[in-house]
Amino acid sequence: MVDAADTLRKHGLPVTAQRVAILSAVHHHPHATADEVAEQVRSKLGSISRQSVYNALNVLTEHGIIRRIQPADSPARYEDRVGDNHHHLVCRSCGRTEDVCCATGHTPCLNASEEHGFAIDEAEVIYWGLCPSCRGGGHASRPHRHSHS
Amino acid sequence: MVDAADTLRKHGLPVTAQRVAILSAVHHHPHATADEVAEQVRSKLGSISRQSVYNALNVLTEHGIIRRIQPADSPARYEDRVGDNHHHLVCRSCGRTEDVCCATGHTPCLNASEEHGFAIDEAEVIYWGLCPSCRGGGHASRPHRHSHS
DNA sequence: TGGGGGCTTTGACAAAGTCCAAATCTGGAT
DNA sequence: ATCCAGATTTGGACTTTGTCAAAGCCCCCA
Ligand SMILES: [Mn+2]
Ligand SMILES: [Mn+2]
Ligand SMILES: [Zn+2]
Ligand SMILES: [Zn+2]
Repeated sequence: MVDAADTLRKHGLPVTAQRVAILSAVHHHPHATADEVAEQVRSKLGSISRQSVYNALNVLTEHGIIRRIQPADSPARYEDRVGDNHHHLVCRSCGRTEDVCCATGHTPCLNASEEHGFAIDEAEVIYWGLCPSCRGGGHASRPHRHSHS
Repeated sequence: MVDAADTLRKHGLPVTAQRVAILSAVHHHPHATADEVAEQVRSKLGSISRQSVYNALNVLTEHGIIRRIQPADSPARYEDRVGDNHHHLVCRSCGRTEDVCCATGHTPCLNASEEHGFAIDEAEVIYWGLCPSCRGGGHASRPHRHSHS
């Protein structure tokens, strides 16, 4: 529960209002996109440039303070929860994203059956499906991204 | 081994020179991007519009004739090999993509530890690492995408 | 008080796709 | 072999998600 400014200082990063607001936004809105973060920050600071949002999200990611996930057909999403090797469950219809603790303990399947000589450092897992509201009743409550004519 | 035109007819799709060329290109260049497919097709047909490449790749994908994979920081890639639940090993540096048979048999980890009420239909796994040429010697042989200053 | 270095802002630019309307082609039926 | 309705292909504009680069700000320090 350390405060955002402290986290920045701890990593030797200059503390700015924008960074503090961005880091807090990510903390309070797990798996938010850059746009969603920008909106949150604007409601706190009044305004912020798009570039500053990307700058901060990038620098925070590079320092391991936050993590970036990039599911297919979605802009990148960011989260606070790092270093615990968890995975994600994503709704094909509305994009809702939930955390899933790694089923097989730490670094799941980190040994692929055939490694082709690669030096593997991460096994990324994404579970795809339909969330309760998107599959129930046939009437979804949020905008859909795939139509399946 | 069936021929591209037959595959199209088998699925009730009108056979066009573009589709045949695109399906063949995907068959002979596994994990190719739309652009790479377009280049291959141009070398056979002389020319093809960007939109036709996307149209065909989309319709082929919807019919399950090919599969689309979308690793982070890469345009979508397409492949012939469908219905065998295999995964991918991607080089963080050059994007080289290799097939990996599912380590845990069929539909690996298709049961996430917490399902959050979702109806899960797929567990996508991507192994990230460095391919032999990108990690060896320090001098890569193909264009890198990440710089890690 | 005068520099510097790092941030932030602006605005241009790029990559990967989609949308649309017009022109062309396919497949099935004469 | 010929026709036609419906599907496909095209070219070009447009969208989304980000990055690049130059200029302006800010704050710390001598
Ligand atoms: Mn998460
Ligand atoms: Mn494959
Ligand atoms: Zn949903
Ligand atoms: Zn490589």
